[in-house]
Amino acid sequence: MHMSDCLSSIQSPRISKLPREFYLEETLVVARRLLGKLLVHDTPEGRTAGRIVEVEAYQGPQDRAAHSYHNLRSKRTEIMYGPGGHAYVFMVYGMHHCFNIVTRPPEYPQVVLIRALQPVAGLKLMACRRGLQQFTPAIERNLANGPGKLCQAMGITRALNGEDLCAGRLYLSDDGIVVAETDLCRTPRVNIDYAGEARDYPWRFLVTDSPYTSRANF
DNA sequence: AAAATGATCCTT
DNA sequence: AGGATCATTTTC
Repeated sequence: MHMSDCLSSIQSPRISKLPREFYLEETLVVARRLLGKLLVHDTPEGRTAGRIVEVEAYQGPQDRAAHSYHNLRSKRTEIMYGPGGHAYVFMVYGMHHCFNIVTRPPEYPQVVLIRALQPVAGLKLMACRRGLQQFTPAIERNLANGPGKLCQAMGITRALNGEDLCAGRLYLSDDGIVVAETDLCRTPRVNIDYAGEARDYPWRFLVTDSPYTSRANF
């Protein structure tokens, strides 16, 4: 039996959720630890899940690339000012969603952007949501290799902004797979050329040899 | 009230 | 290299 079969057949909350404390640490620490974790979404259509292979840290007031730069507080950014372990979902370029995980205690408006997943469960549903006609192995790496694509594949929209990842049907899980220090790399973040100095901060984390990362900046 | 701007993706 | 497309933010 394959891993994907196991995950998709178990619809009860048998998969344990990462606890609140996981999300309250330093944002760069959380970002690095998120590599290898499973992102799971249980919906009426079924379960989809993917292993995180690429993330970016956004570190609040001091970070010109962050939406919370200079402590900008608005209806959109409000969720970032709450406790870690909640979803921050926003729309970019009028057509794509980005899924972020709030980190740290309240009043530290920092997040980790999830940029790419290795599909693990519900691959057919993912392909369907992505508008891909037939599912082929070749298409697997094209399901969630980018922040907008993974939101589409996982069924994540702004309706999930503010969701508690420790309580609901969208959550993170650890299935024991470890990404070793030697298996990851760091680069500057993607598409933030406007951010001055912050443009060069190495706050993007990738699983080096994963074929499921976005191909941006290579 | 109007203009500018994207933490993207897909096609040329 | 450029277009799609719109919520949010900034500027007038």
